[in-house]
Formats: sequence, C-alpha cells, structure tokens
Amino acid sequence: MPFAKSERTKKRIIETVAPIFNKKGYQSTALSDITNATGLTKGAIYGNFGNKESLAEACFNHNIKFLQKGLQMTWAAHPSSIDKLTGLLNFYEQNFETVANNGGCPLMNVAVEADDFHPFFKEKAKNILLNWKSEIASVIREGQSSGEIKPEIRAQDFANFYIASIEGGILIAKTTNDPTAFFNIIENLKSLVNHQLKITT
Amino acid sequence: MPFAKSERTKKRIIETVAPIFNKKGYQSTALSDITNATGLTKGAIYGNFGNKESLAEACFNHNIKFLQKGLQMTWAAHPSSIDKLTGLLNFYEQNFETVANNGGCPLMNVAVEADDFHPFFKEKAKNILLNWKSEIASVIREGQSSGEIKPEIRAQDFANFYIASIEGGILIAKTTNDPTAFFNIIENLKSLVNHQLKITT
DNA sequence: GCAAAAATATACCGATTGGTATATTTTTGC
DNA sequence: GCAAAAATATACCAATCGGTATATTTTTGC
Repeated sequence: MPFAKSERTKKRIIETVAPIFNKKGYQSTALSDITNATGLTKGAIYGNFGNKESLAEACFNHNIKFLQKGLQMTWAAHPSSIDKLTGLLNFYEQNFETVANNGGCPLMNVAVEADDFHPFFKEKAKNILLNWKSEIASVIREGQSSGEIKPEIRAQDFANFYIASIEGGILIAKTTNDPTAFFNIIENLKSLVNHQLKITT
Repeated sequence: MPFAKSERTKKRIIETVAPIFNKKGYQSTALSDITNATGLTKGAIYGNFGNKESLAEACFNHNIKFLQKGLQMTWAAHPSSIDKLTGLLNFYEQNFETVANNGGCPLMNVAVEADDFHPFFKEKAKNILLNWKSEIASVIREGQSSGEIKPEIRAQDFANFYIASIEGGILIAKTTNDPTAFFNIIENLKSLVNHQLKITT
C-alpha cells in the first residue's frame, strides 16, 4: 500500500484547515494558522502541498464537495422535478447550522474575496456557480417536459432567482446571527416552487 | 478657516482608497497600497488617521453612504409605498455598473470578510443590514395602512426576501461577469411587488 | 514676511509573512 | 532488522507587514 501515509496526512490536513480557510479567507489564513491547527511544521505542510495556494484550493474543493454531494443525493432520491427543487431546499434548511459553523457558504466566501484580485479562484467560483445554475435550470426543463412545471416559466431565470435568494439568505442570517432569516427565505422559495412553478390541476 | 487643509486631504484619501478597500478587502489592503494610490507617505496617512482600521472604517462609511443616499432620495421622491419599493429597485438597476466597478456591495464584502474574525466590522455590517431591513419593512407597513399593500403580507419577511435577492443577485452577476443576472432578479422583484404586494382591486 | 503650528516626509522598528535548503525521523519493502 | 525512501522537523531567508519617532516642509494667523 504505497503512498498510504501521505494520503492520510493530506486528508487530515485538509479536513483540519478547510474550515479555517472558509472562515478567515485565503489571504488572512497564515501558514502559522495552518501549522498551529494541524500540529505539523511548515516542512510537513510543504512536503504535502506545493504552496499555500494549492492547499487552499484543496480545502475549497473539500468545502464545496459537501454541498455538491447534497445536491447529488437529493437529485438521486427524487424522480420528480418539483421534489428535486423542494428537496434541495430541505437539504439547505437542514444543514444551515453546519454550513454556518463552518464559516458560511464557501462559494460566496471565495467569490467575494477573489472577485477583484485573484483570477484563479474567481474563475473556479464562476464555473461552480454557472454549473449550479444550469443544474437547477435542467431540472426545471425536465419538469416542463414531463408536464410537472408550467411551460411559461423561464428555467434559467428561475434558477438564477432561486440561487440568489439562497445565497442572500445565508449572508443575512450569518451577518445578523439570525438563522430564521434563512429559514424564512427557504419557506418563501418552497411556496414559489409549489404555487408558481407547479402545475396543480 | 482652520483645519481646512486637513479635512480636504482626509476626504481625498478616503475617496481614493475606499474603492481599493472594497475590492481587496480590509486585511489584503496594505499600507503600501494606500500610499501608492494616494501618492502620500505613511507619515501623512497616519497624521490624518490613527491607524489602518479607522481609515478602513471611514472608507466603509463612505462606500455605504452612496447606497444610503440612494434609498433616502428614492424615499423622498415617492410618496406611495409601492413606488418606494419599485423606485429603489430602479435605483439599484441603474447603479449596478457603478457599484460593480467599485468592488461590489460594500455591505456584503465587509460582512463576508469580518464574519468570523473581526467583531467590530461584523457588528457594523449587522447594524446596517438590520436597519435596511426595518426601513423596507416600515414602507410595507405604511403601504398596508394606506391600503396600497395587501394586509396579509408579512412586512419583515418580505423585506428579508427582497434584500436577500438583491444581495444574491449582485454576487451572481459579479462572479459570473453577467449583469443581466442581476437585472433579471430586479425584474422578478418588481413583478413580485406589483403582483403579490400591490392591491389591484 | 515671520513665527507658530500643522501637515507631510524620512528613516527606522520588531514582528510576521510565504517559502526553502537541509537535517532528522519515520515508514516502507524485502 | 536493515537499507532505501518517504515524511517531517529545524533553521534559515528576503520581503513585507503595521506602526512610530523625528526631521522637514507647508500652511496658517497676524
């Protein structure tokens, strides 16, 4: 079993440091934060990761993966398009505290920090966001094909609104220390899905 | 006219540096960024501001003031509550490029950066956000009193949703370099105001 | 226009930053 | 269990960080 130790250590570093990067941000997380949290020295860190940026990227991927898996599992659990949309809202609702304690939405955090001065991370955030958007839009179009969702709904526009509300909700709830602000938005979105998208007949 | 020079210099520093803080963030904006941009030396900067934090605070206030004035002017221009809500959306629509070129919404930027490790700025962001929310909610309640807005609308909840969508829209549009993502959300909100809040009789 | 005061510049400080070369320890395969 | 290799620790580097004491320049009030 070659490379076993190395992979285990890398994983341990990522899991320990990912929340720190998400909370403090890329620039503000110092190597000393990383060595203190892991109990390793700089030599060990640089032996496992080429530089601070590649460690930050690995941590970002790790943070994002949690949310991507949530979407995949929700998609897999619900054949119906409406159920996919409301099921995902339930997932965000149920995991809000976890995400909040981990430093908030990693996509928002990286997007805001990288926006004007870090093209590499900005591009990553852009791709993830566009991908998220198109996954939501695809589900809506599938629902329109299957006769679940009203045909006049513009899939891309609704996906855009759906994601914006969620991200804005996280921002407000986190900033004001008021989770109900987020839950309230989730309820509003559920209502929108059930009363504006869904064909009731 | 005592202190005249000092006040003019302070103003010039703030106006020059405020966009930099909004783009790079508090931590990532170095004193060298400030001296380079202003053409002044550290001595001059510290002669006008006690430390980096108080300069950053002055810049944050300056950045926020633009948006606060927009709300005040919109409020003053429209006696009707519905017009206040749609007028404010028009203001955000018309000034999106300006805000985007200035580094995005300063409230979001500071909220995200300060969230987990800078209590002072986090508290500022929280207060501004709660104040914004309650101003929107007040307008809705006024509209309910005057018979413009449906009485069953929960003012606080709608204000929450209104702000979340706007902030999320800025995040998406900025991250994906697609202003139409923001405009699209503004149109959706206008539609919500006109078809869900407004009493059409 | 001259002295006082205010504003700015210069030169420095210790601490911390990300990163690296090398020495030491630990793990691996046989 | 021993040698090779992999992983970690140590000790260092130049650059930059925010901040300050002091010297110099500019502005002010008369």
